[in-house]
Amino acid sequence: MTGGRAAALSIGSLARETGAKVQTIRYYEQIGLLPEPARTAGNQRVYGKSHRDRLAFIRHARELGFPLDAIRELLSLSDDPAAPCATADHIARDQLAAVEARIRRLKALKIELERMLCDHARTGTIADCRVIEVLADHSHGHCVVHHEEAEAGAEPADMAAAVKTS
Amino acid sequence: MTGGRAAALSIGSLARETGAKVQTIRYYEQIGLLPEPARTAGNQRVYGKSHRDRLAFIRHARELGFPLDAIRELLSLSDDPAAPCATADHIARDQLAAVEARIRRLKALKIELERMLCDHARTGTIADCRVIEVLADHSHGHCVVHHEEAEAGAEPADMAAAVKTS
DNA sequence: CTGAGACCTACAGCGACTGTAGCTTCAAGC
DNA sequence: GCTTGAAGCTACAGTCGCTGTAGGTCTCAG
Repeated sequence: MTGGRAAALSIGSLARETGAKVQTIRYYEQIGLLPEPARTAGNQRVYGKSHRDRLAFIRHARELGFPLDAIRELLSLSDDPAAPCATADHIARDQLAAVEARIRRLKALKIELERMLCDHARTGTIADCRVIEVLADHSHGHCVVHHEEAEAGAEPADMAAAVKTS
Repeated sequence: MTGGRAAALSIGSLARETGAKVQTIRYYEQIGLLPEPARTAGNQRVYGKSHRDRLAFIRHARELGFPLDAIRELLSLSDDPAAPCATADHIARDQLAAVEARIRRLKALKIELERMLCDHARTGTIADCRVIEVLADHSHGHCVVHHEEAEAGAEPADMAAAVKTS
């Protein structure tokens, strides 16, 4: 209804419409998340409205942090309108729990980092640098961080925070 | 002073003492983060106190979320006690900023997920499932998530939250 | 008809490990 | 001295979700 032209999209237009990259779309096709589209005589992909909807679903779920396996399951659920809703609910709840666990963990990290930096004289040398000192202290009885993670099975994926030090 | 025996550790004991896995230690050596240790006649690695301290430093920094490149730099700084402290300070501040950005982002995700789940009747079918509905709604003008991330250059690494749906 | 740009396949790389296969070495018990 | 099982060795593949590259093909405007 909204915007009525009969969609026949190249991969590039689909990318522009959904915000996904061209390679990402091909990747989703490769791993079976998007069905193989029709091709032109010259072997180029042609997408329709259903592809666009499905890709938009995937991208939205990715933005919410759902892993591709969970999205795969959500997609197969959404294809079956008579299925009970409990499974989708469960997946979303798991995702919420994972997000909450990660927030808890990152907050503990933040406190540690702040403590490390709080009373830090920026004019000193490494010899009395609190940052280095705290890190080198391998007794670290004060360390909040890695004690509370066992409970929830938090993954070390929390760590990959791209700090660039030009 | 604390615990006085002359440390000559196998890779396994070093792993036990630092909490790193054996493969991880070999990996750190491979990428040049740990120096190559001496070997026994039978080609097995023998570590000393300096290795243990360095590895403890690395593990502690990893627990705080520093990427290996930053740790590499912190290590080279800590080897030079006369160097100015400002660089280490800068690295730690960057890491803190990255952690804070990730917390902000995850909180936005949490709000979205909660909204998705809030008034959800668990007895329904997919046809009226709010989870699927929200995800499928690709107009999603209400979506807080991906608007505030451009500013801080937040990476999609935020996403990798291992939700297992047995 | 030509040239630029979009498209194609296939594969390598990221970060930080983790796991596997197929071997050798070591320490303890008999 | 011999056996046995754990621990060590190297080398490489796999994880997750893409992203980038090389080297070619197609399409469409001028």
